[in-house]
Amino acid sequence: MYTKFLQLNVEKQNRIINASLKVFSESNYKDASTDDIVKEADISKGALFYYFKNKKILYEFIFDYVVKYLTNEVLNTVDLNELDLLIRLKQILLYKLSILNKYPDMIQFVLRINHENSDEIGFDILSKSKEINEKVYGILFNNIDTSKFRDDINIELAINSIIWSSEGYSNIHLKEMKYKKIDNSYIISLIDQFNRYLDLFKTCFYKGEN
Amino acid sequence: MYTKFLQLNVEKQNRIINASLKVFSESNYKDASTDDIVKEADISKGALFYYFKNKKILYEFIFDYVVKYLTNEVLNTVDLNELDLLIRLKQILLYKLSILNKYPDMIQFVLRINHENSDEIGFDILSKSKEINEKVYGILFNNIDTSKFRDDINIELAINSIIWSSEGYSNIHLKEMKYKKIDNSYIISLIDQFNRYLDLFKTCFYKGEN
Amino acid sequence: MYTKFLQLNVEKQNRIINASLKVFSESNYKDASTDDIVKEADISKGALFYYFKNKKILYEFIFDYVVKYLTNEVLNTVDLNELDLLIRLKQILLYKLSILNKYPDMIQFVLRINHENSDEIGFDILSKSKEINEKVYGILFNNIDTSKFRDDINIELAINSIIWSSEGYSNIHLKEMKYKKIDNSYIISLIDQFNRYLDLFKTCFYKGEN
Amino acid sequence: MYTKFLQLNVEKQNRIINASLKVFSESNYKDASTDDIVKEADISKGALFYYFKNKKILYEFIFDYVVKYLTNEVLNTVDLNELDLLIRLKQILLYKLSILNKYPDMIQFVLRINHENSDEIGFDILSKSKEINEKVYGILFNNIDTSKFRDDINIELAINSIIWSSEGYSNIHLKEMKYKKIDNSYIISLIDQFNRYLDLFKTCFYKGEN
DNA sequence: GATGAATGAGTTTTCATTCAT
DNA sequence: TATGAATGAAAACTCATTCAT
Repeated sequence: MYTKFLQLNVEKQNRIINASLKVFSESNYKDASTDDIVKEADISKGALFYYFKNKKILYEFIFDYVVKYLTNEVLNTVDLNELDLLIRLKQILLYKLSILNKYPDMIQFVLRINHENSDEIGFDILSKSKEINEKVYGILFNNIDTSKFRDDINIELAINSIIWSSEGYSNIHLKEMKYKKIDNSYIISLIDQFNRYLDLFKTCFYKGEN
Repeated sequence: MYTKFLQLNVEKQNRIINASLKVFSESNYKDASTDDIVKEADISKGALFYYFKNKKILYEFIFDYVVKYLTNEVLNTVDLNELDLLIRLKQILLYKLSILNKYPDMIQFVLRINHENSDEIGFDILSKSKEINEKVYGILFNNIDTSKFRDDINIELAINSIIWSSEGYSNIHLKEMKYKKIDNSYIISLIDQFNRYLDLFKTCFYKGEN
Repeated sequence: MYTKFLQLNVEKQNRIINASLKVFSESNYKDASTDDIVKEADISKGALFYYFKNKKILYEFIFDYVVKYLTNEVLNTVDLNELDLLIRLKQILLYKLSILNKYPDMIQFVLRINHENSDEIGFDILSKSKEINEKVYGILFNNIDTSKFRDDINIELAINSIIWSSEGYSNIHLKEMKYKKIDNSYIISLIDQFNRYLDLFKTCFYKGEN
Repeated sequence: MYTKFLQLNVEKQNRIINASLKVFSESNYKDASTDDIVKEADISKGALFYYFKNKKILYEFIFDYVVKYLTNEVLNTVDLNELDLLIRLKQILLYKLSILNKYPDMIQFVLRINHENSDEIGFDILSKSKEINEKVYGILFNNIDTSKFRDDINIELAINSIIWSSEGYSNIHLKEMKYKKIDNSYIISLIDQFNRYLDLFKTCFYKGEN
């Protein structure tokens, strides 16, 4: 499939992956210009189409690469033996920060997927992405220790609520980070602030003794 | 600016607004075809460009129209004298449902805004939309009665948390509604379920006596 | 189908038809450049694609136009009540000369058809052209008066033989005429010479008394 | 000119000639892909352009090779001491069948020549091919025994007529053979049928006593 | 000598915008 | 005012040819 591309040295592969991620994250599939990709990757027009038969194949490769990277990284970063929801949410925040650090455009790329038109892309990207999403959420939030929650509340609703809050928080700050210089002190304050939310959740949703 | 357009009779204006909303909500700015808009609005190609100098000006008009409609409607639907956060959130849910009912494409149009490319659109749509967003959030959540919240928690964090949860809930279900037939019983169960979340928040974040 | 094109004034239609015929007769379908066609027809690039959705549709139109023109003209020029093969062959030669006069590239276009690749053209041009060919040959040579032929020969073979000879003669001279100035005296000598062949056939294949 | 190529061992030369013949006979000059040629010949892209400076030079070489082969073979297959036109025509048919047998693509290659565009090929292929054609026709039909023909006809016209008929016959059947399985019985019936034409010509064009 | 990855000019097609009527 | 035919710049993709190894 992508044999020609995979025979390239890793540095060039990465240049092309990053250029594609950048361009595909800035515009949707159809608007994303292969001209921009080759300029950004500093390769010739012909080269791109030598490595990937056409734009669709390139997009598909990038999509699969992102899926593989994200699912691999989640298993590396998140400790599934840790059953406490709040600790896990902190791990997930760190996971997102690490992605943002390594591939600044990848999260934006993922967020755009829901707005793509499957007709043009040529495979059912929405259902594929939904499927992956459900699988990942299943892994991340399936085996949560529910014994820590208060007895007088519906635990399922509480878990959803905490997850949505956590995502609300990270969405806002991850968006900001695209345009700001990210330094360590910023990250530290980000995590500090997140911890305060976790404390809130513990106080409100967990049993008193926790 | 849009003098030519505003001199048209209201019926024709509406035809053009609805056609634009439909086409701009189905595709992003650049893919949205002025051909489709004129066909949908049943006017000639030249007419569109007579009323609006170019596609950008048209988009800007539609954007402003949406902003005005949404901010007007929020003041009509949401009772700013009601200071209880949870009751207000319920009103906001009803507000969103009413928009979805009247302009099925408007919410989709709004959701697409974050993925538009400001370079193409020609004005800084993202910051404009962010600004509006902040203003609306200001109005909606500024004068919340904080006395109902537990004394042992940070109330600002609690409010954010509840808002994010509420949005998490509505995002999921509003997306679904694009593809499902919406009937009354569906709406009722949606609100019922939302009430259960509100009960949860009351139990966890409010003082015991409430 | 070609509504937009058919609404043009006849002069412009003809310019486009002639330009297409010229370019499609000089190169095969894939090599024939739409750029050359628009330059030759003196229209803009966009115009061609406004009249015809794409190159295939244009080719198909030209193909059908040629078929219609040739079959119409054959009925106008050839008298099907005249059952004598030799007289009919003379009419057919005149028919070919008239086509060459009106559409100098049309015959070349037709000859190229057998070398086209149906995959690219998108409809089975070879079988379509074969079918038309058989139909036309059927009309032209079906009701020949066989009573004039000598009794000691196979009449079917004789007819084929005369037709092939006649085509051999016209092929050679029609090809030449593409590159020479055609004037009346040339045409007259061409027909004179052809008459000498017809006399030969009469002497050799017909009964003595004819 | 083709020094580099001619230094190759014969087996490799043949692989390249056959591959080129195949590809150039399937498509016209410009569509014929050098990629396909190197794949078919199982050599590298660079090699082809090492042996032949460019595609034009390669085509010219193949063209000359075909000319040389066909003119050599005609002298081997056709007995120029046999002065009877009809016998010679039978030899020519056998000659064509033998070419078709040895190089199935060569005749197709030759037939395509008339439809090539000299501008692209870079030498005046049409006039070159016309010249060769005339030379070969000269050799084949120059020293025909005219004494066998009837006295009351123009012998030159009669000879042309017989040649055109013969070519009409073989053109039709050689085309067919591209798509049909060729077996011996088919060839025998082909020749039988041809003999019936030759008998016709003898009856009609030759003096009674022959 | 031989390889095959890389190049970039050239091709078809789209679509916002203009302008003669 | 309103029309819709006409424009042409831009985009994806191809392929003969080159050149470092």
